[in-house]
Amino acid sequence: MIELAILGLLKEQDLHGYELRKRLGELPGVRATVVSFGSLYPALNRLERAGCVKTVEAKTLTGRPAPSSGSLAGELAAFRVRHNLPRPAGRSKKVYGLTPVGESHLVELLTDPQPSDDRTFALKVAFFRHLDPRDRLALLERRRAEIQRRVDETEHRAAGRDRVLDRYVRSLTERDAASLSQDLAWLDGLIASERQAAAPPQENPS
Amino acid sequence: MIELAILGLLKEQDLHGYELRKRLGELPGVRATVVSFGSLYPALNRLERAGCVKTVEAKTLTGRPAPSSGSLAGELAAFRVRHNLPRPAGRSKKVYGLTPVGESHLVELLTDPQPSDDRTFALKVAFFRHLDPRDRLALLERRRAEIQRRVDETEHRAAGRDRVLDRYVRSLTERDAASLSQDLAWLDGLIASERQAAAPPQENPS
DNA sequence: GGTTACATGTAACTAGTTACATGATTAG
DNA sequence: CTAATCATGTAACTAGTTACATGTAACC
Repeated sequence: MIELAILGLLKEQDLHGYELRKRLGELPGVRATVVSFGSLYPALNRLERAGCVKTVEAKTLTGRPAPSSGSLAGELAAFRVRHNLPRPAGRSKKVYGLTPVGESHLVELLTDPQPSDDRTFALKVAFFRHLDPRDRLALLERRRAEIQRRVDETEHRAAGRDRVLDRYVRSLTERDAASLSQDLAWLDGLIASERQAAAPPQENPS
Repeated sequence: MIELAILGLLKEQDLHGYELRKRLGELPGVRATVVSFGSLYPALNRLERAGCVKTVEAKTLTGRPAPSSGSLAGELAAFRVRHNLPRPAGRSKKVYGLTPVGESHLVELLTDPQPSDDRTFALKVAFFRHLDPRDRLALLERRRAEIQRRVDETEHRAAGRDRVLDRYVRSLTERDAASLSQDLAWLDGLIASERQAAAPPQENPS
């Protein structure tokens, strides 16, 4: 999960750990995607040892490091520089970038055929632009089959039901079914638009 | 999570580990609630040491143990007994039951005010019948506030958005919002019916 | 000059998983 | 007699968490 998140975010832009975490928190993934620093920093070190990421620069905080993250830090630092204020060799900010190994690992993670959990799936979709339409379609269809399997399972259970269900369990079951069918509809929408994109140079072949 | 599941299921009926797992898998909890034996059995032993559950009987498989779980095992075992077939001291099936300590621990877990994750929340609702309407209402309202907080957060992010969003991230965000508002509506339904149940002896107090 | 936000990291812990080991019972 | 299912358990691993430790920079 966390490695996919890191690689996917770095693919777009070089970032340091702290900023990475902030971006991750902004990604919409079925209910909250933030991770703790206690898992983020070790993951970055792991990925560096594995050759997937490398330190691009280890600037002090005054070096205009993170490209406009919406915070004002960069602007204020620039002001400081223009006025020749002291830059007291601050603690370094480690900015990471994706290596070629990291790029191919990202694609591996994104195209890995085994079913992802909800969070990982949401992350994969968030990084869809790094995949070609064929792979996007494959992932969406695997997901659709998985969700459909859950629906069938629930229906099968409902059919073989002998005893009366508790009112609250019934309510949960209905909510589950509603959420599942909403998800199915969402997937169908994405699949349809992917199909359109995957087969665009089709003239009418009559 | 797993301890709540065990206590909640045992509250209704004495069960052994294997059957417990099957029942757990039948509970509707936001996407799949099955647990592995590798976490179930140690959890049962933990709960036994803590005095929350105790072994009710350690029958061999032929003793008509689990009360009609939908399987045919019981019937066939009974047939065996009627015909005086050998009962070769089989490996024991440990049937667990809830102790008073376990009952009060279950209530503690169910009324614990700190926000539950999705799975745990679903489990709590599944065991709602063991709670009085006041506690049910409290849990539902805390949950509603939590979901509303997520909605607000998303909207706040959308408002302060300066750069254009990726098409797929946008789609994820919309799906998230749809799922959140569906959940909110579901909660409102439950809350309304709980309110009605909590204040029934109200004559028109004009 | 103190509080808040930025920034990186480690150690201990949590809550589960998979893979393995073992054996009984049922069904064909 | 053999395969599938029932049944209980352990050991090693996974993927995260919280709490702690440390220090810088910005804000008022």
